[in-house]
Amino acid sequence: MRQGNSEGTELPAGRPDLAERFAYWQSQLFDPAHCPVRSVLDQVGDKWSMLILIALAAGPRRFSALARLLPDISKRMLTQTLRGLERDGFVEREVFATKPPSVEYRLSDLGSTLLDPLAQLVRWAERSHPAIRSAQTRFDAAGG
Amino acid sequence: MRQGNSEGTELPAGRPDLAERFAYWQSQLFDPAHCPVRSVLDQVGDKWSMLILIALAAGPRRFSALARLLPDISKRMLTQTLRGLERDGFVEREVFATKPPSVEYRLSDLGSTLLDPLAQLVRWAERSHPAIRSAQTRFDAAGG
DNA sequence: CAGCATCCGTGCGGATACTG
DNA sequence: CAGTATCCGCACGGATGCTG
Repeated sequence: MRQGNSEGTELPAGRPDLAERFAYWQSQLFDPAHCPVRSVLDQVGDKWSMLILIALAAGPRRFSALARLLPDISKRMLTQTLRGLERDGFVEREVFATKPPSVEYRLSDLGSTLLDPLAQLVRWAERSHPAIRSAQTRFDAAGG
Repeated sequence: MRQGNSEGTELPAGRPDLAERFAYWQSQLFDPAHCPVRSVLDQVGDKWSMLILIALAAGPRRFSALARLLPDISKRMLTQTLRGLERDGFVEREVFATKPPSVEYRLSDLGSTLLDPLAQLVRWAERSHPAIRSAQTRFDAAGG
């Protein structure tokens, strides 16, 4: 079926595989159980998840260490986001019964597998950043 | 510097390149001008941008066609998201002076370059979905 | 130290009605 | 057809204070 479209009015233009996936998600009414863009990206796409995962890419970190790494995060959001990442199985939480207690967070095996596609996206973002900025400038100047 | 850490307490565990980028962003206080996670991912990470980009991966679509492809999007959000994507230079908007007028949206060259890293992320999400679900079930069962 | 509880403002995004 | 305008609920997320 790949490369086997029979006629030219409909269009395998840019990324046929993504288009086929999209058609499937649509047939499932974008039910998060079948649409990864809805189920996964919504969670990881929040304000802090990606930055925390990247912060943990260098190795395990304690709660307060993470708080220092993210200068402008509140304890509330750090806790909440870590809980979400733990629930999804991306990070593991280990409590040390010291006094006062300390808690260490580390990437799980599953979480580590996210680093590769995430790094690709980050590299794309860095490469594209100049083009995006100039596009924004042009758009705003045109009175968009 | 790669692989050249001198001692064992600090740790190039998972993804050193991401960790190095993170240190740079941090030194810039995560200013969106230097941190792509903040500047780019925040925009594309909203509720509809990724789905619209994927919908356009199959080829140009008119406004109402897009609205049909995304069953539960409002005209308001479709317009607003398309404007954002156009402002960033990811999609191009062409108006045909028919009566009534029709407007076509297509991926720009820049927008097309996003499809590859995006497809990687989607494939990861699909692969990981079962593991995520079971992790969530375990977490919730444990009384998290 | 590592949270949890509470209060609260803002903005994202939905619903509806109107226009060129 | 392809929007714009307006209203509004609600969830995300920040600030502060308290606890084991």
